Amino acid sequence: MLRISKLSDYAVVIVSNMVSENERHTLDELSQATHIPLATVRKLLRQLTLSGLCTGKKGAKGGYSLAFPPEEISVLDVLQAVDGELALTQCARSHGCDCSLVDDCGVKQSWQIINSVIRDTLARLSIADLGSNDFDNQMIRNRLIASAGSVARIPAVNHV
Amino acid sequence: MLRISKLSDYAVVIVSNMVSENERHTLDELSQATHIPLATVRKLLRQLTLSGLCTGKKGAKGGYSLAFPPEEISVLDVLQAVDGELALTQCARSHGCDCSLVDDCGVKQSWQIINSVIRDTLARLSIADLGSNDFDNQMIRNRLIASAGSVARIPAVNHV
DNA sequence: TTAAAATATACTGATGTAGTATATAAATGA
DNA sequence: TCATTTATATACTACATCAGTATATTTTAA
Repeated sequence: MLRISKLSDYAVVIVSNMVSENERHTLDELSQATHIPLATVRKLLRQLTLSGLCTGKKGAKGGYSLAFPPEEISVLDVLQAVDGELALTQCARSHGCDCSLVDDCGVKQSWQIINSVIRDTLARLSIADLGSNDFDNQMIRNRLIASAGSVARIPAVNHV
Repeated sequence: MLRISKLSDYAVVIVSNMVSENERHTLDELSQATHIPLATVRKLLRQLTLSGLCTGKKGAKGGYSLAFPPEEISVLDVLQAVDGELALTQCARSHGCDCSLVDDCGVKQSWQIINSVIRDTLARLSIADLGSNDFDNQMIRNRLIASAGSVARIPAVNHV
């Protein structure tokens, strides 16, 4: 159904709640702010930290913070931190297709291009954009358009 | 991981193999052409027929054919026939969000817009496009761009 | 009337998701 | 130095969905 997992959806919500600068956020804080169970928040923050998007500090007065300004963290970054590489089909994965169909199944190239368009749309959208109340303003919309356009102009797409 | 199901991927491959006009395709034929198991092809054709994309004729000399010219069947049509409504998150579903988070989770609107962009990208791409060897030509690429652009210009997106 | 072919339904195993529990390590402050 | 706070790490279970398969029934053409 082309659905992202609940967990990566949660992750986006959590990261959106960490945009305040220089602040450390404890798991308890984030759990209460987002209404996501503590154990789940814990699991997600671990993955976000492993992938380098967040940093954690132990002990009293510890907590998590974003490793980069929210403008530099894309929605794609968060999704891929939790769920791995974004690939609509096996054919669209960067490390190749191992599906059981014939080598040239006729739609392989198509999926790869569709995948690039979608991936770039998500890559162009930052966490800062999501937090802003004027998400639907023209500037951000234009960026999404630019995203699709740039992909379409590039013959070989080599995003990870 | 934002992956479409194998079955809907198969469905796209199968429908792509039915583009030849006025021809009826038996399940056996399609199974052999695509290397997808017969029972699976059978299941998928049932769904495609139920959703109105294909028509089946029983008996000897029977078989399946597309209900519309391939130019009028979008990739989105096929995906949704098999997997139901395309929705990245619960928040993006047309019949509302029943997630356990707070009503205004802050990213809801964002997901809805992202979802529209992706949905429209897939809606603009026809089965005929996939079959063509010049899929990556400028005309089709332009259509994908136009897709994202049109969504961004429309304030309220009300595609199903 | 026989064979071809779609239609319809039901069943099973595998996979992955979501959620939870628990133990350990590190840092702070008293 | 000790107790508390907080992250880190791992493991486990229930559940849902997906993918694949089997089988019986209906319709049509020859």
